[in-house]
Amino acid sequence: MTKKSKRAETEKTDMLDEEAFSSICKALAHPARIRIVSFLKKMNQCICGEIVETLPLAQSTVSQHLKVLKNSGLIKGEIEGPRTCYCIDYDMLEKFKKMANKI
Amino acid sequence: MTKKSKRAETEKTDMLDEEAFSSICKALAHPARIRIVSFLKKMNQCICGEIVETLPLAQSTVSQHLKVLKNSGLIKGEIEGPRTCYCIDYDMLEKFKKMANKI
DNA sequence: ATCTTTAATCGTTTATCTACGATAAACGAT
DNA sequence: ATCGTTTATCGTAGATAAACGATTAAAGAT
Repeated sequence: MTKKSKRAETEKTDMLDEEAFSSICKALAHPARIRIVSFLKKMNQCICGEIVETLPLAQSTVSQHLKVLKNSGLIKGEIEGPRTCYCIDYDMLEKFKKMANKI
Repeated sequence: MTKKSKRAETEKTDMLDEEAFSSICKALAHPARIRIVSFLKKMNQCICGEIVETLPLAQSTVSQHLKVLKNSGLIKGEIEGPRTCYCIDYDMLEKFKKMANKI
């Protein structure tokens, strides 16, 4: 490895990827989505309907929020017949925390 | 202190305030604002014009981003004659990190 | 008093977000 | 094959965000 590429490596690990970090922040930039993440953490995993019950929002709205969280990579959703079972993606959550601590 | 209020206290410290956390996330939900915060951290403090120079954005746009960050409490701005000197509010930044680690 | 510099605000356009009801899709059960 | 349940998507309305140029405000310099 050249000196230059080594420094580039170091910079890469030290540096915060603004796009990556801001995009996760954006996914968390709504109280309902924070509540969803907290609830999923507490429940370990659960289906959409259970999440809908805990929020004062229409099912379609909750589904949209879940989509935003899923697109950010913070949660995963697995289709099980007519239901979808959601859970936290802890890898991504840890990545977020690491980036948050770097800022 | 009653048992109940003690538990309320504990819950309060353990619990994440969704509104507070999501509102800071919202302030950080744009790459330009992440870059501003990073730059301010590196520079310790600097005037608006220096920040404008580092970004590919119009002065008015940068000013708007600074306003968002200031409203979130993450940065402070002090007027010094015709200039404004900005710096990080480390209390708020630490608060954010604490909240991020709780999620 | 006028000029210059610096930063905030205004006004506008375009894009994105939030919320909802309605509808569609998927699938198990009957 | 039809029904009921569950969730995603569509369509829409209103609100908020992002970007810019133009203008205003503040204050030091001439």
